[in-house]
Amino acid sequence: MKIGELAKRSGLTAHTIRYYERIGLLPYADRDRSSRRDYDASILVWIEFLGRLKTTGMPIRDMLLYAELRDRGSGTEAERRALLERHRESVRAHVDELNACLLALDTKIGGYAETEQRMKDYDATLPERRRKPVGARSARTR
Amino acid sequence: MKIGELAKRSGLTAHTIRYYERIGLLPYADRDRSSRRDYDASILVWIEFLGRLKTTGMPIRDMLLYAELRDRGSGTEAERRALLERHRESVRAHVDELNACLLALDTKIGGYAETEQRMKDYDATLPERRRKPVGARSARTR
DNA sequence: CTACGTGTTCGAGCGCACTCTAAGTCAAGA
DNA sequence: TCTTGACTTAGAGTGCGCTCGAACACGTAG
Repeated sequence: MKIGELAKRSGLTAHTIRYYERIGLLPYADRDRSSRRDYDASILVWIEFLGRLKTTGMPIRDMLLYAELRDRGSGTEAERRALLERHRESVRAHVDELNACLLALDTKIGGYAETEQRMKDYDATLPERRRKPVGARSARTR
Repeated sequence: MKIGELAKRSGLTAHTIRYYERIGLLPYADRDRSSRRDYDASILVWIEFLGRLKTTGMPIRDMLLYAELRDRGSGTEAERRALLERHRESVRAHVDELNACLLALDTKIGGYAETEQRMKDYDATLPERRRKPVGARSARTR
């Protein structure tokens, strides 16, 4: 599989695939006689895994750490597992936070929903907004 | 309340507060005789609201849009509500996605957990990783 | 033979959201 | 009076994760 095909299948762009290889997120790919990358379908498994780490907010530097542990092979399983478990905890915490925000958002939206008559502008309970006075450079003489 | 105090109470830095004012996320604050910002406690309500939008992944440009609608006052409630509702949907979708990733992560971690004997290296099922051969600039003569 | 499409490398550029620096101002306490 | 420290401004710099451009190399179809 050439890079264009892999791009299509993985959802990454060819640019991004090369970038990932450059930084070490993807292994250095085999090249054909004319130096073109030729991929085995199994690379998709790894890319999908990286995608999940990315979706869940793991920074590239941590994915890199995981990739390096994997490169070192056996003897690093405990560390890899620990890394994943720490990440899982942070994702769970984030999901909790998002759910709390969703509740608050429901309340806020509920405020807008309340009888258009009785509550013309729910936001009026928040402070009045002012703009920067143009021209006048504040009270200072400068 | 001076900017230092607001920074402490809001969790933002004074730098960030000034930056938010500059871009229009925070209203232009009243200044005392010596041009220093003097805040009313009510600003905290707005900052907390912005914090929730930020936590849930809303880009600043959208918060700005909301802030501008609020500035325009009544007549914009429907649009503000719609903006929030669209955002709520995207947050819900993201939470679903995160939960799906959490399931996959559980499976992955479960793989590491499986009897250390039978599965020395679960990752061995993934493609072998290679490194870029140093020196040798591929087969090409250049 | 030539044109085209797809690939290659290196390195610069971008959008986002801050984060920090420099140089100056001011009020209050020793 | 002097010093300290919290503030002011405009503007430059940072870190992240891509994203793009330029110039060149192949292989195949017409």
